[in-house]
Amino acid sequence: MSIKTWDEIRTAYQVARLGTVSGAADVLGVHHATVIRHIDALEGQLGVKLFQRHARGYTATEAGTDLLQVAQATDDQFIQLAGRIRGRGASVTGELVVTSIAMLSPLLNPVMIRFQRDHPGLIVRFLTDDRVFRLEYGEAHVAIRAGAAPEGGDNVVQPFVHDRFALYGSKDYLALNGAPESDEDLANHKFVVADGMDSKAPFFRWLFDRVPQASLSFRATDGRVMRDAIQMGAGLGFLSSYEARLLPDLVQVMPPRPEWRAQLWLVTHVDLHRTMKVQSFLAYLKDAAKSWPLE
Amino acid sequence: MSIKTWDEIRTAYQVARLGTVSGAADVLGVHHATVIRHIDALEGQLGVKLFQRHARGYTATEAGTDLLQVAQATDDQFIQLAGRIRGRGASVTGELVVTSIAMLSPLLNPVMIRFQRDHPGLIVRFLTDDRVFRLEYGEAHVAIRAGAAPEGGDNVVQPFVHDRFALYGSKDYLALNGAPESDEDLANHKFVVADGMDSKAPFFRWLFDRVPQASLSFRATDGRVMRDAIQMGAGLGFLSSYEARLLPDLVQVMPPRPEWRAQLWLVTHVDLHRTMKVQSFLAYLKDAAKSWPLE
DNA sequence: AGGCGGTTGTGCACATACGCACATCACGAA
DNA sequence: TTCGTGATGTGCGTATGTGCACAACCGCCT
Repeated sequence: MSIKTWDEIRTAYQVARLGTVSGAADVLGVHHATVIRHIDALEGQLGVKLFQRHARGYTATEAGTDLLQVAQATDDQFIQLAGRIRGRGASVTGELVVTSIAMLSPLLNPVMIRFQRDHPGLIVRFLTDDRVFRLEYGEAHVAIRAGAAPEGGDNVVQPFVHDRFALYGSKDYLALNGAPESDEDLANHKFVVADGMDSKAPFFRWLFDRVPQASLSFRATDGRVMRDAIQMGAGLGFLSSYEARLLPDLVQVMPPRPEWRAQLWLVTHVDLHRTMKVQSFLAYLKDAAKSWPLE
Repeated sequence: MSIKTWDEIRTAYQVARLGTVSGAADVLGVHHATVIRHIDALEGQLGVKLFQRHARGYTATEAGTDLLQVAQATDDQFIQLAGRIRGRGASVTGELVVTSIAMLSPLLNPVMIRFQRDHPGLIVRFLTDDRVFRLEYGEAHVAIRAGAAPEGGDNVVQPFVHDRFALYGSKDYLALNGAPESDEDLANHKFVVADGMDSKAPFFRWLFDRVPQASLSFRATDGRVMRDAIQMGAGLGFLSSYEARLLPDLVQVMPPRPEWRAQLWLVTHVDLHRTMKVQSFLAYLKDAAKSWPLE
């Protein structure tokens, strides 16, 4: 059987170290009667006397000195541990795990790179996957989500920026099919869209209301595939105007509209939200967003 | 500032190890509400979240896994410590510290040697000094004292054997002075005695009553010095009959008398008296005493 | 010798921390 | 969907452990 409580070991440690019950009581901030009772209880559990009692104090037996050695090391370990943990909350070290959709990487990558550069020793992990990473399970520190406001869970979610979308086509496509003259003309074109009608993206819902199903000729699940398809002339498609500026051979056939905007959300788990690391990264994000040509 | 209580670390350790509050509560033998309160208190002290709470349990943050590592090592250390200490009470290892007067070493040495031989790894320390070693301060496990029954302190004292004393002289001395014919004839001889009139030894008090001070011509404080003086013919003197049998050139001029006997006492500190090591050594002593030609 | 400071040890009253019961929530299976 | 299981979280009454006051003891210094 193991030890019932670690505190009695701690008490015995102080007694062995200081040699007196009173001294140990002072250090521990308890009454000396408590110290005596702890020692008695511990000796009772172990079946061995840890100290020899006399009027000048307690002197450790062999078992007591053995405990002293072990508990001394433990005390040091715990002090260092507490220092590390307390410091960890106030400084930014270790890992910063960010999760989002891959489509946002052109926006997020510069921020993460700068954050890492300003915090040497920090490791940045940017996780993108089909499934949503669950902050509740500690899979990530901060998530940048798109769409409707994420709810539920112990997450603190705050609105971020609006990702501005416009309609693009490749030069090849436009040379063959021309550009749509008006909203009504869209029905005569082909489109690259997300697979499935359940997409919550506002520009897709806007599009689905105006063109027949047959016009949605290229459907994919991955954002990168869709982007490549648009570039290769598979059809017109919506892209973040910020992203599209970096891509060659793309022509903006319709400028951004407010109703196409996608709200981005910053979401962090409540347990991690107050840490310096997360707060600092959020500040970097918001600061970078000011110079983003999105709104 | 250090940690307030080690038990909360222990609780957090089990939670980090098992992943659930309920599991930790089972292992620790407490209610799960207690576990939650411990975690909350510890996190409050550290100012950092150790766990992320979700419906499936607690998953450790970086700080939590750090604590897990440290506390895991601590748990192992304490388990080993408890094993050592518990075993120490039931087995005989480490040191056995015996204190007595040097005069008894001919009797005690064989016992200690046999005890050490039967308990490999044990270190026997036989302390003899002018001052009495204080068992209360843990200076020795068992003391063999001579004279009046030792009292006071938290010592358990039990009567041991009677050391049988006789009067001896060297062949040289007897060739020069002859042997005393009767008790009254003692006044015509020289004696080797302990320095100071305050000796409590019964044979000395008996002698002091029968011979003039001037007869006590050689006085020493050390038993070995007295023995050597008798051997070298400085005068007659009392020796343990057991010891004298081993010495050459000594003649017993008066056989042992009951009133010369010195009571020996076995005294151990109450805190150590119940340990296997002490009990075992006491058994060796009593067993060896049966074959001593003392009574 | 005798008082003094510091120690251990103990009975009693109380506050802190515990266990209990219940509420709530999430996930999975039927 | 609905039910069931197993998890976390909380209010409340109680018991365990704590602090307090005092006693007894020892060593030291005057």
